[in-house]
Amino acid sequence: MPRMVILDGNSLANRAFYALPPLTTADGRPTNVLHGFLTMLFRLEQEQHPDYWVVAFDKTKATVRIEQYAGYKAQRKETPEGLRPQFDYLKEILTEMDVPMLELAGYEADDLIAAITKQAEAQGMEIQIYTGDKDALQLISPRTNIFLTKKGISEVERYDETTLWERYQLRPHQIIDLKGLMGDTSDNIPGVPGIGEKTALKLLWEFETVEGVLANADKVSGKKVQGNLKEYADQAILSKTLATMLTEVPLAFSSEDFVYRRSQAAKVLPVLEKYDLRNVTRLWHERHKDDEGPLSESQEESLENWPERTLTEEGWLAQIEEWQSKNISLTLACRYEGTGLQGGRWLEWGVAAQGETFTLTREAASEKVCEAWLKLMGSDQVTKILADSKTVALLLTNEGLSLKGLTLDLSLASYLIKSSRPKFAPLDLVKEYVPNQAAFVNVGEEAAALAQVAPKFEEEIQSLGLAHLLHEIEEPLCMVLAQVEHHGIAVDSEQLTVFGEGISLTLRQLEQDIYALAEETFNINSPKQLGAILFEKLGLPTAKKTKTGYSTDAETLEELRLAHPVVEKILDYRQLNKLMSTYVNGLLAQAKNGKIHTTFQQTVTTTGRLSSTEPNLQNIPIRLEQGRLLRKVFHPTEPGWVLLSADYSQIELRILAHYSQDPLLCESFALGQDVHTRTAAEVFGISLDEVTPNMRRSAKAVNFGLVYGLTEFGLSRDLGIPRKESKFYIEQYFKRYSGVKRYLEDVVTQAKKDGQVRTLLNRLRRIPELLHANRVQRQFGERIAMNTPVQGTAADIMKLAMLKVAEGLKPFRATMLLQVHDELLLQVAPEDLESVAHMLKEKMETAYPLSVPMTVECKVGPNWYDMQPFHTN
DNA sequence: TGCATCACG
DNA sequence: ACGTACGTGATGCAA
Repeated sequence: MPRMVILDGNSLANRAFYALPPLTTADGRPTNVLHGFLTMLFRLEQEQHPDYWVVAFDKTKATVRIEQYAGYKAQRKETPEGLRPQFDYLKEILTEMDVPMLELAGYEADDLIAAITKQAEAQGMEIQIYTGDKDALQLISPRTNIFLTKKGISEVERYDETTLWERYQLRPHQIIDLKGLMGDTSDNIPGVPGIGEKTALKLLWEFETVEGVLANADKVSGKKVQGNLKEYADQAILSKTLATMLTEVPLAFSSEDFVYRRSQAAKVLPVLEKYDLRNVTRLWHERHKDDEGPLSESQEESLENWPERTLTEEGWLAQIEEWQSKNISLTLACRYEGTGLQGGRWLEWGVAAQGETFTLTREAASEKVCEAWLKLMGSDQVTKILADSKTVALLLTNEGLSLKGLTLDLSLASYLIKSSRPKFAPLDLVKEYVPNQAAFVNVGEEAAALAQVAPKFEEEIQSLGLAHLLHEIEEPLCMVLAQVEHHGIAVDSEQLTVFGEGISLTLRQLEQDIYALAEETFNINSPKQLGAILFEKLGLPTAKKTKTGYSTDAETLEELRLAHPVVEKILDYRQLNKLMSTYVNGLLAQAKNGKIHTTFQQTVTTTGRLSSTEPNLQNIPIRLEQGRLLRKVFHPTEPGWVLLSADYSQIELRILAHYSQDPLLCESFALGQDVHTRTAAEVFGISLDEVTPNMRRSAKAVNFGLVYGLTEFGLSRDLGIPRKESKFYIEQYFKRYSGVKRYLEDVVTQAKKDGQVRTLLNRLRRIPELLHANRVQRQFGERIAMNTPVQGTAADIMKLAMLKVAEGLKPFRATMLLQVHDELLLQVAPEDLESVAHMLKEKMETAYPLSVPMTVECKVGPNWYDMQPFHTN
């Protein structure tokens, strides 16, 4: 049964106005009604799933009832100052939400509601009416329920015939009789003097209607009541008439006018922002969280059942031949054992093509078929759609083959559409469009499902302008990454073990020293126990706290270094313990055959960077000497070869210069100056040669902060200076670099408008935090808006460079080993070093030319520690 | 499993 | 009066 929800706009707005505290926008416009009304609206939308809905409003004060009774509503107070404008705001918002509204000059919302109800009933709908006005109870029927606001507004109480009877022992049609007798001061319906709710109910239980009561006035107990009934009989009848909701209104409408439509973020969010309705925005997101992204327009999609074809050996060979000769597009799913990386083996392929599915099982297939199939996988001519093609490529690499002809990787597509989505497995991808999809029983079914959602992903990619990024960058890159992962990097396990033994020794000594100084043994690795020792037993001053107790991080301990000798030991212990557990033991556990194979995650970060896992080779120590030594164990696989690294110099600041076109920043890079020194000179108003190392340090911190969304707090903490001083630096900076200031302001403004930001290569990040109700979250959103285009563009450029470098490496004896965000690590045969270094620098610097030059610095060495600058000719 | 901590860019 | 730099992953503890 279709469901129609009708809301009494005026009644609910009034309720909200008096029930809620006087909320306003930043510039003082009242908004409490908006909060109350919309909160309720979202809740009923979520709970009731209306098929039709409409909000009815009163229009003008000249209602038809004035003709009937001049006193009607005469005593109703003027609409209060704070409420009146909110009707306009509310209507504006409802318009943007595509919520139908109805009003008619001379009529009240009540009457419209009655009229709509009558019509909807005739059409066999179920009707729900939301109002604060008990008059509406008269409309109750088997098809119509009333939801009366309880205290507040978002709480409602449902009335049907049964509940009405339980509460008042009245039938719905008697509501008007009740009003006729007791009146209604708010509507100025007079009723009969001396008769309140109690008396009226008693009378109606006995005599049913006003007319019944009047006819039997003599039998009524109580002289005063009897007298008043006789004296005010006409007034009682009139009151009943006034309380009767009109069902005849001179307005033609059809239920199709009230069809429920899901609201659209692009229209709704700006208007909610306009009225500072952050809580409401949060609720909206909550309400619509399931239908963001590509889902919204295809909720009702379901999958077709593609028939499964079973083939004989001859059948397979013929089929493969046909796919090959006709260049049929295949959608593939794969089951495998082990990991893609470390000798994993494919077990089954699910193939979807032209409305049919096929399953190729390793066990069952003949060698001939497997051979033909794998040849097909390596054919550029047969195009393929896959989820997680990097793993598939690795599985094929394990068999000495390569994957060719990839035209769409659904995992990468999904990541570009919404980088914050946590999962990109086939089932999750299909669920984007077919929410109820259960787990796949077999690969054929999975392939068919992927084949059917693939066009929707491609469409979404096209419409978001992400096609180039996907097809020309991410997809080709994943093949490069597969090669890099498969190759791995050589580590000297013995050397690593020796390194670890040295650390162990020191660690054991530190442990003993700490126990001695603390005068007891405890688990130093437990922040809880450590906190107890330091701050309770030893009584050191507590500075910071965490959610769970005392803070004992390095920054806190650094402050306490002089307070007690144990602190320094603990700092040393922490540092070495980290090296031992994460790096020595962690890497040893990963080393196989003298090599380590990391996995580059291509669909994890929100900015477009790669990440590295199992192990993470993007965070090998370098800043502190003790840890840096660990890099000695990374060396080339081939004897005599060398490691060659190339890193972008100041890539993020250069991108900031490009975006902002700030003259000073651009000039600094154009002249090849040391950008931190130049910044110091500008901020302190001195010449370049007057800049002291300390000034440069401060300027460097400012430059770093800029990219993150500079805050006084962050800068003061980073530099260990008072807030006042960091504030001064920032002010000075923005005075000199006003172009940077303007850019950062603009990017935030634009992000608030769009709800998203983009990188130079069009990578997209949505920033829902900008609309968060919480101010801290919102400011976080602003910093994201400032940071993501910069960090993301750097990631884009690096990815582009990797593609060009990988191509450029082909003629040489050299391989790519690692990417560490702004650095590439290669190994090269010595005879090719000069050429490769030259090519590497060239490709990286020109990967995506900006309005300021890019510079790349190369280093060479026998291991990752002993790297010396290398200058190409 | 969530938190605290710390390694990197 | 708040709580704050951006992006990651691994480890160990304590529930």
